[in-house]
Amino acid sequence: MASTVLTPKPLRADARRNREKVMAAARAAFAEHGSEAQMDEIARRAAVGVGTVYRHFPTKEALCGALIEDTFARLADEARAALDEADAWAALTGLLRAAGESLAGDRGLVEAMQAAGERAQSPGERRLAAIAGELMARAQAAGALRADAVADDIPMLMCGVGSATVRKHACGAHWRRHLAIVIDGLRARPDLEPLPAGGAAP
Amino acid sequence: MASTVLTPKPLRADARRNREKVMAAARAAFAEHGSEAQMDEIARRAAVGVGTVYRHFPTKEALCGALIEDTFARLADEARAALDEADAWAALTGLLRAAGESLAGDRGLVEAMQAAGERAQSPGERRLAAIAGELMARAQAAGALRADAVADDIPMLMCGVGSATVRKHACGAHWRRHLAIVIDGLRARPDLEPLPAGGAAP
Amino acid sequence: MASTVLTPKPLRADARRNREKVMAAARAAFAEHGSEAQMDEIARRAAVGVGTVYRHFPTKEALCGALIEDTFARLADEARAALDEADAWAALTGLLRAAGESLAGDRGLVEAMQAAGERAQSPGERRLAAIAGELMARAQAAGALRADAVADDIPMLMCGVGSATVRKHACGAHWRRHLAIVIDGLRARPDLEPLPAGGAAP
Amino acid sequence: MASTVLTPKPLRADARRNREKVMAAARAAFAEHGSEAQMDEIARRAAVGVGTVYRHFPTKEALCGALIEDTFARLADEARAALDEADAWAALTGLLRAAGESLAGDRGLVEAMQAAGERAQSPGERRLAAIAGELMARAQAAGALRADAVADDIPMLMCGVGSATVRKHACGAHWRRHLAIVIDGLRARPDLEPLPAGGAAP
DNA sequence: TATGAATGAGCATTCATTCAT
DNA sequence: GATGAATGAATGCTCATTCAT
Repeated sequence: MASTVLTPKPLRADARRNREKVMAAARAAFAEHGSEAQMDEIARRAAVGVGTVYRHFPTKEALCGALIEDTFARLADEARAALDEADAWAALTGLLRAAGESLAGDRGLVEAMQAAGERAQSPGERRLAAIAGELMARAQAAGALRADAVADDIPMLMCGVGSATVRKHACGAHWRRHLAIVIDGLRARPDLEPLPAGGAAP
Repeated sequence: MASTVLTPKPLRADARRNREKVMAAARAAFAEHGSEAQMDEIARRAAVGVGTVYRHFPTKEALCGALIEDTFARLADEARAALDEADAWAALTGLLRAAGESLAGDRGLVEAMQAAGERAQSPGERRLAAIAGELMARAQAAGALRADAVADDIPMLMCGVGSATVRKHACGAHWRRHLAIVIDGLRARPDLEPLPAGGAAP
Repeated sequence: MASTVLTPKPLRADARRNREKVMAAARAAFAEHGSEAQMDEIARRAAVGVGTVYRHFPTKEALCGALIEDTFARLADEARAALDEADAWAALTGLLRAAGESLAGDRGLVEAMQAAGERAQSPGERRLAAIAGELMARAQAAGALRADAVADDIPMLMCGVGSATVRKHACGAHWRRHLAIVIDGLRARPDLEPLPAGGAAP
Repeated sequence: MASTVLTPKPLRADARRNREKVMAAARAAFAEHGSEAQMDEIARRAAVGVGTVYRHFPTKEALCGALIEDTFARLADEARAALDEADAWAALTGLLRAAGESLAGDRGLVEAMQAAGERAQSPGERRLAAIAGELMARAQAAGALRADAVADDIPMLMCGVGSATVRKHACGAHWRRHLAIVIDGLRARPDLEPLPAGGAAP
C-alpha cells in the first residue's frame, strides 16, 4: 500500500508475504512500545526468525523509518484526493482528522513527530507538507483559516494532538476533543490577537 | 522545596544537601534525555556515588516520580496565587502559560504527562487539577471559557503543548504558537460546534 | 585442476563450471579475508546462490580445505619438475621461493599453514613434503644445506615467511628479505652451532 | 608489572585484584583463541561478571590492546637491561630469544604482529624498536650482524617466528629451530648475496 | 553513611547452514 | 540443480540495581 516508490526488485511471493508480516508485526510493536519495541518480539509476532526481519530491514531504525514513511505516504495519497474538494476548510480539517486517526495510539509515530527536525524529511512527509500548505493557502484565501497560521504550525499541532492520543485519558478527555479545540483555535476570527512569532526553539 | 508532604524524618543536614544535589542533577538529566537518562550520569552530575542516589530514591522510577511531583507541587503553589485574581480567564491562561514554561524542553516531564493515567495522581497533581477546575468554572461563569470544556481537558491539552516544546521546530513554528492556538480554541464563541464527548481512550 | 583425486562422478559441464567459479571466488575471498570470508560474499563473487556453493562443498571448512589442497597439489606438480634440476640447492631454494610466491598475501593459506598439524595432511601436502625431503637430502649430500636441517623444518619456515607476506610492512621490510635470511640461515657453514632439537610444541 | 605509565588513579584494592584477574584471564583466552576469544568466556575465567570486564576495558579491542602493550612494555624493559651488555650480538640475539618466548603459543600476540602496520605503534612497541635498532647498529659495527639488515626487518622476522610458535609442530620441528635459522641468516658473512630491497608490500 | 565496583539479564546484530520455491 | 529467503544460536556491549569496602 503506497509504500514502495521504485519497486527495486519484484520480490518472490513468499518473501513479499514475510515482508508484510514483518511490517505488520513491527507496526503493532512500535505502536505499542515506541522505539523501545524489541526486534526479537517483532520477529516473534511475525512468526519469523530475527534473521528474516534483518533480511528485509538492515537495522531497527530502518524498519521504524520504513513504517513511518509508509504512513506518511498513505496520508499524502489520501490528502491529494482532498485537493479536489471545493471547501478548503473542510478539506484541511479533514486532513487533520485523518492524521489524528493515523497517529491515534501509535507511540512510534508520535515519537517520530516529536523527533521531526532531528532527521531529514522523507518524501512522503514532504508531499504531505506540500499538500497541507496548499490547503492552508486556499483556506486562508477563503477566510476560514486564521491568516497568521503558517505551514510549519501543522506538524507541530499534530505532534501535540498525537501526544494526546497515546495518553490513557482521564474520563472526560479524549484526543478528538484536543483536535477539535486546536481546529477551533485555527479558525479565522475578527478579534483574535496575533500568534507569537515562530523561530528556533526551545 | 514543597516536595515532601509528611517529612518522615528530619534528614541530617548533609543528607538533605545530597538529596537536593541529586534532585537537581536528575532534573537536568531527565529534562535533557527523558527517561533514558542514566543513573550513573545523574550521580556524576550530582558529584555523588550511585549508591547515594539509591539511598534517597529506591529506583529510577521513584526518582523520576519525585521530580514530577516536585514540579506539580510548585505549579500548584503558583496557581493558588492566581485564585486571587479577579479576571478568571486571565488567571486560567496565565496558569496554562506557566505550565507551558515548566514543560518547555523538559523531556522527562513531557513523557510523564503522556504517561499520566498509567499511574496514580500525586497530591500536587490533584491540587493543581482542583485549582485549574476552580478557575475553569469561574471562567465559564464569566462567559470567557467555552462551556463544553472540562477539567480533564487541561492536562491533555498541556500534554500536547508539552510535546511541542521538546520538538526541534521548523523555523515558522514555536510551542507558544501551539499554546496560543489552544487558548483561542478554548474561548467561548457563540457559533462553535460542541466538542466531541470524552471517554476512555484509546 | 589437479584437485580431485578420485573424481567420483564426471560432473555435468555446467556444474563443473559452477564449481570452478565458486573455487575462484573463494580463493579470492579467503586470500583477502582469511577464514573470516563469508559464504554469502563468496557466492556473490561467484555470481551463484549460496545454495550452489553448499551443493559443491558441504561446509565452509570443506571449501577452504579444497582450496588449500588445490594449492599444495599445484606446488607439488611444479616441484616435481625441480627434481630434474642438477643443482639441488638451487632447486630447493627455487621451491621455497615458489612457495613464498604462492603464500604471498594469501591470508587463508597462511592461516592454513599455522593450523597445519591440527588436521591430517592432504595428499598434495604429502607429495610436496616428499619432494622437498628428497631435495633436502640431495642438497645436504652436496654440502650446500646445513646437515641438521630436517624435513619438518620446511613447512614451519614457510609458515613464518607466509606470515610475513600478509603484513603491511614498514618501509624497510619485505617478505622476500625474510625468505632470503631464512635461506642464508639454511646454508651449510663450517662454524654453525647445531640447531636445537625439535619435538612436540608448543 | 610495567603496565601503567601514568597510574591515573590508585585503584581500590579489590578493583585492582579484579583488574588483574581479568587481564590474566584475557591473556590466557587471547593466547589460546586469538582475537576470537569471547568476552563472556574471559569473564567466566576471571570469575567476574562481564560488566566487570567492561568496567576495566571499554571494548574487547581495548582489552586486547592493553595486553599487547603490556607485553611490549615488559620486553622493552628487559631489552633496556640488555643495552649494558658488552657483546652486542649476544644482546641482540638474547632479545630475539626473549621475544620468541613471549610470543610462544600466544595467538593474540602473533595476530597483533601480523596486523602491525595496520595500527599506530604503541609506546612500548616504539621503545622496543628503538632499543633493537641501537643493538643492531652496535652489532653491525662489531661486524657480527650482516650490514644489510635494517631495523624494520626485526619485527617482520619475529612475526614469522611467532607464527611458527602457534603451530602444532610436526615432530622434527620447533619454533626455536626457526629462530636459530633466522639468527644464523642474520650473521655477517663475507660471501652473502645482499638482501633484496624492502618496500611496500604485499 | 557514602562510595563506586560488581553484577548479569537484556538487546541489536551477524552469519553458517537449511530448505521451500 | 540452482536459487536466495529463512533460520536462530551466538556475541559484543549496556545499564539498573546491589553490596563490599
